[in-house]
Amino acid sequence: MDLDESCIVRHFNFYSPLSEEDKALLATLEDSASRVRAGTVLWEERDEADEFCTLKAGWAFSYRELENGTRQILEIYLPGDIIGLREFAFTQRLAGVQMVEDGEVCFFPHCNLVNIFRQSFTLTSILFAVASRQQILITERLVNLARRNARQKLAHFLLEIYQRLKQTHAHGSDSIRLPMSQEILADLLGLSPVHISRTFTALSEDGLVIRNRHKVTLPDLEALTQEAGFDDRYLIENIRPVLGGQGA
Amino acid sequence: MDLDESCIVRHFNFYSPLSEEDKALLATLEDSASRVRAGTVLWEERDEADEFCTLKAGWAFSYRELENGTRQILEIYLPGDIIGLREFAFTQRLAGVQMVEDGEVCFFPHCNLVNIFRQSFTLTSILFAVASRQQILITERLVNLARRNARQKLAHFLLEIYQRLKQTHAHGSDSIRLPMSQEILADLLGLSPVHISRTFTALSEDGLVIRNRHKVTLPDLEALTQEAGFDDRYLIENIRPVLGGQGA
DNA sequence: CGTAGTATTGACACTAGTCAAGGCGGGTGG
DNA sequence: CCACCCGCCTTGACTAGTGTCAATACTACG
Repeated sequence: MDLDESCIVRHFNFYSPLSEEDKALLATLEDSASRVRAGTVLWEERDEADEFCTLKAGWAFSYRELENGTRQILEIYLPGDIIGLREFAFTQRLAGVQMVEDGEVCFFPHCNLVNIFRQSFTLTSILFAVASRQQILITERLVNLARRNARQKLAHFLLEIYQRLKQTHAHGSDSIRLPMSQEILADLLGLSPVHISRTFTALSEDGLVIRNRHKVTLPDLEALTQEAGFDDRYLIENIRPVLGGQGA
Repeated sequence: MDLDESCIVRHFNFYSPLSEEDKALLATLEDSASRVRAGTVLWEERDEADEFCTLKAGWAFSYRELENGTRQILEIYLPGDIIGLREFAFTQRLAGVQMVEDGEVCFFPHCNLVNIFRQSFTLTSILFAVASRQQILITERLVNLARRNARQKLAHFLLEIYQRLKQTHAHGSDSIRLPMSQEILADLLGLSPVHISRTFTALSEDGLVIRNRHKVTLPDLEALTQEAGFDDRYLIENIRPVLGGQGA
């Protein structure tokens, strides 16, 4: 396997340079990829939590279902992300996970990760950073949900995805592929699908986004950033160097 | 120092039984307590993040300030909580922290915690659990903010605090002391102070809460839980036994 | 070419926000 | 002990943003 081709290696490498051994260790997590179709539920709330999973291709999301029949989407996972860290210390799933589109995932048992982290302090500290980052993403989403109006919420989300894609999947243009339905966006942003549609239209009319099927172009990043109150500090992280000291 | 008196020991003990050495190790974190007055800012966003702090007495909260002048409160900390875990892997504060009321805090440098965790696998795994739990609390708050109306938000929050206080500060009654102003509640729940007042009044009129200054009584937990869609599973955790195996 | 899912648009309702005035309570100083 | 003041809370009137429902249009896929 070409180690540099592994999504998770590329992702971890973004945090801190990896030795060849670390890369090899990490890559073992992506051994047995399996294809999954759009809409597949990887697991549901309350399932036993004894595995993690890396996302090799396709987008996914975690969600909570409420008594009142609504659904709140918590996180969007992009290729290279580790799914299931939320329950690192728990025995039960606290949220379900579903595929947005067709993709590829690699399941591996909880103990694999623990073993890897026993062998490499570098990887351990990166895991901490990755888990922290997920918490930061959630926090920012919370602020977004609580304090911004529909227009800002949508703009903010588009910028977040744009930035995240740029970091790990180098793309030069100002366009992104956005494979999610407006219903998913609504469940993510705490709005109704109808209002997502209206808001998208409004942003288009103001020349802030151009939509073409699942391709979205952001022709004026500056203005959109301004409008959304978007500050990418929470994505461009300031990672503390390896926790204690020595490497593997 | 009587180890069982330490807030943080009591708190950690809730997760998993601690050996005397572990207790002694932990208690060193609460060495140098200092008194702080209501409203004191422990740190602000963007400050350097090289310390943690345990809350020995009094309530505190973390917050983000937005460009539009509003403030979103992220978490409420109760005595025994560790503050600053959010930035475990970062060098910069991502949220400010302020005291709700007079209290006592113990600062200790980042490296202290790392040293402790080098010495005890048990404590390490509990730290993971504590950090996970904070993420779970945030997640539940996100759902609360995004998907519930004012009445449910307030009811849900009251039940959360009631449950958290019960777990670590054994109290039998159905009353809690709620030292926060309605303005703080508003910033936490994403509502205006005016609407908090109205909602409180409505809940009172329906016999679901009884207010008396800063004392709040929940006379019908059953009905309130129902109304709020509150499910305490996220607080009553299912902690995975020590991560890898051996103790210290 | 038909069908099912997805997106758009309009009319209307409702929750929560804003602004502004008034009340209550606790602390301070006389 | 009383008077005053300052925060904080309450209440009312009005407004704005978003939800809901329903009808219609579009797109992809078989």
